[in-house]
Amino acid sequence: MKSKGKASKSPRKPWTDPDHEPETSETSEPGSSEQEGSEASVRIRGSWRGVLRGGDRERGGGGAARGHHRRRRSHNGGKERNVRRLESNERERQRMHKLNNAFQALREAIPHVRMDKKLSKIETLTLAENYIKSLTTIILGMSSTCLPAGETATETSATRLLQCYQQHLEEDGEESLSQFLNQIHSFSQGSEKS
DNA sequence: TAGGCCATCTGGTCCT
DNA sequence: AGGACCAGATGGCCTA
Repeated sequence: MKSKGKASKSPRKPWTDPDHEPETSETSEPGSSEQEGSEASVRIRGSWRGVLRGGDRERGGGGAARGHHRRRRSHNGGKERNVRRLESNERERQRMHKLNNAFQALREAIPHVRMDKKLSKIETLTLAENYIKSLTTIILGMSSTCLPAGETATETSATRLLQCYQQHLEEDGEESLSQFLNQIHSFSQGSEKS
């Protein structure tokens, strides 16, 4: 889904096989396709890439950032490569959609003041971090009376809390979250009685 | 109009 | 070998 209620975003102009000279008059104008579905096959036309990207970008991407020197893969058949690239694009879109869904779930999970305005990704992550820290502080505050002697609601305790959760996660899977929260709940109730 | 944010494309690298 | 992951590049939309 597009954010900010904007109209359908024009997709990037597609890459095409440089070996296959396209019929240049057939270059479809971008902007008609929606992000869902695989419209990719429709977009196999027009040699945009050379113009848009100056042909060869001597850049590293992820690999260069990690200190590796990138090399081009040997190109097999142009048509086959084209198909692979389009399939890869589709998978990447799906991956990014999943990522965005996760961001949306996170947005809905954390309270924020300006509900009318959609949180950006960086805002979402920052708020989530603060929210987790706040909840941790509250939990540790509730349970501080039950902590071992001499131990207070410090980062050490927060680490213990995290370790406990991770242990449950490994042992019981995702179900463990509710169990863990139940334990904390009863834990805090016990601390209230004492 | 500039800047922020975003979706998408792309190709190299990592992982299974 | 092929898919997942990653990060740079690019262009569109929106807001101040």
